[in-house]
Amino acid sequence: MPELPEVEITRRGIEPHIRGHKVFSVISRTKKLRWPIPSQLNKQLSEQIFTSVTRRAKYLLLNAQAGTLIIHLGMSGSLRIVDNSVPAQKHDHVDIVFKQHTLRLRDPRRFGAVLWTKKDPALHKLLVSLGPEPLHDEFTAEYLYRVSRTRRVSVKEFIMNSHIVVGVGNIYATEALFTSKIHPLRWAGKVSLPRYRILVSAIKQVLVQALERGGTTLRDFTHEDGKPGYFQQQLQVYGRAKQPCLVCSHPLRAVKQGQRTTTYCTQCQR
DNA sequence: ACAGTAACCTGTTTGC
DNA sequence: TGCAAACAGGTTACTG
Repeated sequence: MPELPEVEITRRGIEPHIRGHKVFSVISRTKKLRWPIPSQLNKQLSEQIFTSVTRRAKYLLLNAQAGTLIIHLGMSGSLRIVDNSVPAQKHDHVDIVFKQHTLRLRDPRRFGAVLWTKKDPALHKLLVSLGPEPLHDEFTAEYLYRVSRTRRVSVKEFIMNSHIVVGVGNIYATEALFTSKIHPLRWAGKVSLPRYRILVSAIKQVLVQALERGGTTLRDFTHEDGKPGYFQQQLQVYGRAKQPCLVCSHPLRAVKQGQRTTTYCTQCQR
């Protein structure tokens, strides 16, 4: 499912169908995803008009007058705009119903979240201590270098830590480290400033390219209109364990880091 | 504050 | 072919 580009593409896709539209009703078919779905959503959202759809990290924020609906897609979530006549399927957990169309959340693994907050969503417990957005100017090599000096965690786990920087998931962390020629198991505190400059550029570049190509489609990610993304064709190391490195032809190695697979080149990455 | 691990859940792929 | 194990795009919570 979704890494940052996929979430942003989803945001852009649904926004025109949400902003300025009045909610007719909310239907929950599931009690909880990662956390309980607020039981009063229908009462809280009915008759509300959404004023905007924004994003912080991988959280989508549907802003209304009375509060904000926070949606996270987890590992397998997707949002679609469907006509109100389209019947819900097995893993369709929540519908936000408008006059003629519905925003439908599907999430087979149920690692996603639907939350409601009446305050500034930036102050919500889950959002308040997040690191900078990777595509914003405050995400710099100097920042990463400064906050990493005492850290013995691997650089790969470090850049995937949302308290350090948000939105860098397993695919793009793996790809950015490969193009930066940095060994994913290296301690974050032992990466030099010049190499963090290369890494920060690589992270920004891979995310922008994925956005431009419409995201990476693996299994179940599709756009809100059902069309796939095309970034998968660009992947150089992710999912290519044992296959030859595209730079030096040495077979790529896979290791586990914090339950996630990292694929890298033992020759190119140091 | 930091590091390491388990947990949440279902569908698909892999290996015997 | 069948079955069980392994694996999957994320992130928090808990333990030491």
